[in-house]
Parts: sequence; C-alpha cells; structure tokens
Amino acid sequence: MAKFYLTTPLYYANSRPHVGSAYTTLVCDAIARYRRMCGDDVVFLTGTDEHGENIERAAAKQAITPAQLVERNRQVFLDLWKLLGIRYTHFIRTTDPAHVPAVHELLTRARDHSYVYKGSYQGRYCVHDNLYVSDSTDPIDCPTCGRPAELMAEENYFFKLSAFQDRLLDLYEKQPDFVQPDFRRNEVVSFVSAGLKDISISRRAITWGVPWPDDPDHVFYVWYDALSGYLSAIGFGQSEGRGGEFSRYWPADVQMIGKEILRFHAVYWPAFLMAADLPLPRRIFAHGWLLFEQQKMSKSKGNVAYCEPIVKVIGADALRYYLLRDVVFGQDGNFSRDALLTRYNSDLANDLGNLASRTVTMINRYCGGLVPEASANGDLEADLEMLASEGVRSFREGFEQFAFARAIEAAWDIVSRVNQYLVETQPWVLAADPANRGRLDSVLYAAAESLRLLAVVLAPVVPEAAEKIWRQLGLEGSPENTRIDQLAWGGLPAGTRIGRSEPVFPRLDKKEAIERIEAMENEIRQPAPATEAGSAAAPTPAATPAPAAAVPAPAAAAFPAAIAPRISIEDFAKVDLRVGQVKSAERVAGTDRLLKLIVDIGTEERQLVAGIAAAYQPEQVVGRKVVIVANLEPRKLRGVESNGMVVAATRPDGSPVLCTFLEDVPPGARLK
RNA sequence: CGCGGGGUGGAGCAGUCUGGUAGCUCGUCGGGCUCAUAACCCGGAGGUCGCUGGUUCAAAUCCAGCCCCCGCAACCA
Repeated sequence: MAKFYLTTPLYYANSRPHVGSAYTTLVCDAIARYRRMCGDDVVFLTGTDEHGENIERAAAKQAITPAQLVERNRQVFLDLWKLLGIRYTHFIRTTDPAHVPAVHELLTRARDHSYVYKGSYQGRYCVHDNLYVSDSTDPIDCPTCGRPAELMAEENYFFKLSAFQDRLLDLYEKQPDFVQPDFRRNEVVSFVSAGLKDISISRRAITWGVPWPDDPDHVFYVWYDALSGYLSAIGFGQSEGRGGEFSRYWPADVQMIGKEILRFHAVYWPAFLMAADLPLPRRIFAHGWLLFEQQKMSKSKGNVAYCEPIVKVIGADALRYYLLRDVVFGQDGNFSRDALLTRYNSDLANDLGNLASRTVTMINRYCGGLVPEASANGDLEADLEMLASEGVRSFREGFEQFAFARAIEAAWDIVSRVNQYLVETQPWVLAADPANRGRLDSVLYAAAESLRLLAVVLAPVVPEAAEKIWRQLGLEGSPENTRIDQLAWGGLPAGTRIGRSEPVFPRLDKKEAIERIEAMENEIRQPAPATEAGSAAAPTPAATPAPAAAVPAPAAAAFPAAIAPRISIEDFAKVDLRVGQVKSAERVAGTDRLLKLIVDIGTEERQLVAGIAAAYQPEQVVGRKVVIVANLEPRKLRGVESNGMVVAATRPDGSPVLCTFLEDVPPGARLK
C-alpha cells in the first residue's frame, strides 16, 4: 500500500480562522479523501503554531498566560475542522512536548555540518512594545505604537542559508514540480538567484518558544520551530521514531500552503532539511488567496467571511463544493456569497439533488422500490455508459493535477447528460404501457448506476451528500470505502431495495440565506475577547510572518471596531482639534497615498502630511475646511515633516473621507 | 526601472505553455416536458478575446511596445 503524507501549514494560533484559513485545509481534506479512495495509506497533518511574541503579547493583553490563550484558540480550530468535516489524521501543536526533541534533532544535525553559528543580529526593535519590528537596519516606525523603532543588535544563532543557493537552484531545476504552480517556482528561482543571506533562527527577548538546547537565554525563532512541526508530527526526534512512523511517511508527498508563505517553504525549509541530511518533500504547492468581492479580506476592512455561518445555513458540503468548483486552484479566487448561493441552487440543488430525487422517486413508483435489471439496453445506454466512464476518468485526471474546478466540471458533464437522457427516454411515458417494461427498467437502471458513480467520484468533494445519495440508492457501506481508481459501470446490483427520496440539497431562497449568513457573521465580529484577541492590536511585522494560510490582520481594526474604553473630559481636552483651511496641496513625490498640505489654522500655517492621496486629488482639497489635530508631536513621513493630523473617517474599504463643515467656520476655531 | 496577478458576450471565469471553428456557469428571450427540489430539456440573442505593431498561410494563443485594474511592499500622526 502506497503511503501519502499531506500537510497543511501550521496555523498561527493568535486569532480565529476565517474562510481563507479554512480554504487550504479544506482542499487538503478533499485530496486526503481522494487518496484514501485510491487505496493509499494517508497521513493528513494539520496543526497550530503556538509560539512567538505575538501570542505572548495577545495573552498579556487579556491577562492570561500564553498557554491559556493558545489552548483556547486551538479549540476554535478544532471545532471548525470538525464542523467542516475535516478528517485529518494528525494534529501537531508546536507546544507539544514531543515537538521539542524534533527541533533539537534538526538543529543538532545542522550543527554537525557547521551550518549554524553564533552571530550578531541587527534589526529594528521597539523598546516600548518589546517588539522585533524589522530585520533590516533601515529606519522604521513601530507598527503598534508608531514610535521610531530603535536600532538594536543582539547575539543570535544564525543558519547559513547562503550556503544553499546553488543546491536550491539545482533542486528547482532538476525537480521542476518541487514548487507548484510554475509561476510560483519562477518567483522562487528569481528570489534565490538574487542571493541569499543567512537568517537568524533564535531570539533572546522572547521567552515563549522552544528553548535553545544549550543556551537558556535563547528560544527558536518562528520558522525553524514552526516548520519542524512537519517532522515532529510523525515522530522525528523521538526514540524509535514512534514505531517507524517517521521513516515510513517522510518525506511529505504534498505540502499545501498559501502563497504568502511560499518563500519559507520553498527556500528556508528545503535548506533546513538539506542541512540535516533529510529527504525533501516531493512537492510544495502554493495556492492563491480568496478575495472578498474583489478585495482582499482583512479584519480592518470588516469584510472577513467566516465559515461557521455558511456551514450552519447551507452546510459544509456547499462551502466545500463552492470553493473547489468556483476558484481556479492556484490563482487568486473570488469569494462571494451571491455566487455561493447561486452555485448551491443551480449546481447542487437543481442539477445533482434533483437528479437523485427524480431517479429515486421513479424507481420507487415504477419498479416497486427495487433497482431494476438492465435487460433491454440500446444505443442510448451504451452512450451514457461511455460518457459516464469518460467523465470519471476525466474527473480523476483533473483531481490528480489539483485542477479541482475542471474535475468537478467533468462530473457535472455526467449529471447533465443523465438529466438530458431522462428527458430523451421519458421513463414516465414508458411506465404507462406494460409493453415497455424492459426499456423502462434499462433506463432507470442507467440513471441509478450513473448516480452511484457520481456518489463515489464526488465523495471527496461533498462527502455528506455522497453518503446520502448512496443510502438512497440502498447501497451498503459508504462511497468512501469504494475504490475510486477501480470504479466501473455496472456495480449497482439489480434487486437492491432503494431508500426514500429526500432532498439532498434543499433549494434555498438566496436573499434570505445571505441575510441569515450575514447576520451570524456580524455576531462573530462583535467583540469576542476569547478569540479576537490577536486581531485587536497585534500586528504582524515583517520580521514575524505568521505561518498561516491566509494573511493575518493588519495593524489597527478600523472598521467595524469595538468602542474604545471610556476617557474623562480632561483626557479629551488634551486633544487640540482646530478648524483649518487647506492653502495648498501636492503629492509627496514617489508615494501613492501621501499629500503634503499647507493648512491655515488661524494663528499660523502648518505643513502636514496626510495619507489621503488615494481618495483625493490635490486640487480637490485646496480651499477646503478640515479638522486638524493641532497638538500632535511632529513626525517625518517619507522625509517630509508633518506637523499635525487631518481628521478623516474611514470607509469599510479603508478609503478616507475628510471631515468638513456645512456651515461657515473661521480657521483656528477649536472643536470641543 | 521594487515583487506579483489580471484585462475574453450583462456578471463571474476557462482557454494562452503545446497557434488553426471562442467555451463554461449565471443572467436574459422563446419553446418543450410534467418523473423531479417552480426543478429538468431544447433553441435564440449577445464577444473586432485592453491598445498598437510584428512573426505566420493562420494569433485570444508567439514576439515587442504601450494603456488600464488589483494585491504585496514602502510612506496612511
């Protein structure tokens, strides 16, 4: 029996997963189910990355320990996977005690080959927030508090990534499908060709992490820790390798990731493994992102779609089907509730569900509920059989290339053909005359047998529905226990007592369903400290990319957000808001968003820089009365001094809307 | 010259690597059927495949240049 080891990324456990996070997992689940149905011995790993300063900070904010936070969030993932019917076999958390020896073993092997050394790390660090802001020494402001991050240096352990440039390029060339899709590989090749710098793999100021084996001042930093999870999950570094599990399943056959973590998986990861003399995964597949109505999903835009409401309203199968069918796998895809419901109604309810319903009903009515014998087959049946077999073949071909949309289309060719076939043969007319008994039996057998093939083929995509169809056909066992690679026409035994016809996918009122989904989503977005912790304030600076399927939230949640804590009138009085009139405006050269404004605030003219250029042309703002925060500390933006701030509201899409007045007010008037 | 994706009937997308009747879903218009979840089936209308030039017997597809949109990154005090 062939083994098949498949992994999702280990999701960063600092907030709750949304549709994007679930996408990777769901795709992997479909692949895992498919491989099982091909007879493979499948290990399907998912898990959570639970270390790092973001988690430390999120926990501190809620006054709980990191361990408590992570336990809580992990549970949200587990619940969601359950809801979505994800049948993973292994779940690794990087705080699992068994994970530590794996990281240490990987390190020991790399050290044995002198790929690890102690060096001086230089970067930008925010002393106020205790946050590593950037690995570069270029000046940058802290994304959390906005104050300039300080240049810092500390002793770190480094991994000699630079030593692997040639071997990596060689790998991409000799094993072209190591990184897929092709255009992603090209990206990786050009990145590596440009030269690799050694990377720091430890930190001193972080305590929530895997301890460095012989240096208590250090913990492992992000990737060396997180990526090792793919090894520790199957027993690497443990005595006996957990009964030989590691040697049986490693290397991974497919490692599925989102495009944002491509570099870490396609460059760092193979280098780490090479350094330890371990075999490399066979394939890294980076898929695209789900955009929401053409925009990137992000918490600050308030447009994140969550899975739970969708599943509760239309079912996990519908979501699975929609994501696999409507998104061209690999590219960025669009997520739209409207399209989801349209797909549900037209493909699942009208085409497939209705086909099952009419077929089962007719067998019940015309054949006494027993699958008839195909005794009088003609050309139409031969054609249908051929088309169905071709459809199954083409489905498998698509699925094996991860071209899920194409595979599902092939299955729907069968669905359409059978619906068409029923109209052509008109079994309800045949049933009117006993002389047509033989034809009628053949027709209904052909329809039922087509449904059986469909149930098997679609089991990886819509497991619950496949199961229902299977039962309605009166079959024993389950479609998932049927070998998809040996699937052939004629497997439905005549005489089988079929079940009652029940809608597999009840038709839904689109508008009403969308409203229900949105209402439930809004509930989730209400401040829910237990799970929203990480998103509220913890940004993800460049230095600590979270190994999650979809990008983490950007800095501040602008919309919709919880109301900030109450302040006193004295606190408010500290903010000096003034009416100002824009005298001149010009773009700050080389920027997309910044306008340099000269504003008359009555007593003086101020120069300030506003990030509104995406929404306002300079000539649109000249002469306008605006509201200025007049007593902010000056700050330089792109080298231009900004002496105050223009007040603007933020639309859900993030664009700014200037605050202005309907009545006339002289510049300098104070707001209170 | 920062990195990447994309511009194909009203909407959303395939097709581009491997040139050769432009395809799918939804929508729309007309017809058919009544077994079925007001579902199913048939037919029609609707596209100079972003623009320009080149290669070719032949270009959505290959080459060059240009325009526009969208992410990421850097600058939203």
